[in-house]
Amino acid sequence: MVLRMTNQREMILKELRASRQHLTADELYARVKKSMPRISLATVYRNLETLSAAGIIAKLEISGRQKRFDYNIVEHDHIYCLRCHRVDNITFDRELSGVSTKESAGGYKITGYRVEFVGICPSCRKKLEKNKENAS
Amino acid sequence: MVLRMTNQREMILKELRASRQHLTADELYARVKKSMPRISLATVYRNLETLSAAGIIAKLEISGRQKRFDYNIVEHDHIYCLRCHRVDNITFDRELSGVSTKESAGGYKITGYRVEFVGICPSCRKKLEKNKENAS
DNA sequence: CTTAGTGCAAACTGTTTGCAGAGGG
DNA sequence: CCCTCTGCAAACAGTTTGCACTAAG
Repeated sequence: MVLRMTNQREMILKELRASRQHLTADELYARVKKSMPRISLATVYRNLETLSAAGIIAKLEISGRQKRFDYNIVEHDHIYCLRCHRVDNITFDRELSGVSTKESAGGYKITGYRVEFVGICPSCRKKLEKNKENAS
Repeated sequence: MVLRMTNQREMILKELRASRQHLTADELYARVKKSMPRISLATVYRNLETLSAAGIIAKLEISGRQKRFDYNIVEHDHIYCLRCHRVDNITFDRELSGVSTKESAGGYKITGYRVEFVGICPSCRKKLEKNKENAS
């Protein structure tokens, strides 16, 4: 199983990295399609799967119905906009008092954890403020 | 919009509570069907939606393709078995050093966060150990 | 050349919805 | 009696897969 670097794969990777965002398969498909109109959505799905299995990108385990993919494979956490559903990176002092040392809870062997913040992103905050003004 | 307590709704709620687990719609459907063979999956979905909107149960925002529902509505976190995908409650000192006080990050207004532990549940640990013995 | 990767369409999984009829309050 | 809820089937969204063809190495 040698990994080939096809034009499609290269373009998908390039677009994901260039976006600096956490795109879904179909968002990425829309972007790649601009320069490769004949690419199929299935190819995007297959490549995202292959690339994340190879550790070149990361698959996000996160709220929402659609999977998202991350150009950044270094461990970090995410923040999720309740209004527009975009996902951004967040870095903070990743310390949970007490738990990281407790190696098992309820008989579980803990292998890791994710923290997912939820909130309102800057651009949605602006929109909400504008609405408030109009309403008053 | 008055909430009626139908037989179906009552049974769904009873089964979810009795399970002491975090079931998916179709797991719950399978259980309820035993005593109500004519119930439809759509009814289960609709009731889980209604009950969680009413705050009687909680809808989990968690990894995995299927939604899960929680009989326990008090805020707490979850641990997820990598092997069998079951979800259990976990309680710990919910303090993230520094972050809870920082009211915005990257311009986001943070409204909350969830912590999701991942690991191997007790019964899968046993199975894995058994496999190891057999392999050796 | 060999075999991983592609495009297409069709299948599949989980969830939602329109509708006519049932039954809770 | 009203109007929420039900069962059914059909629609839907996101993702995966079988197949014959293409192209990377």
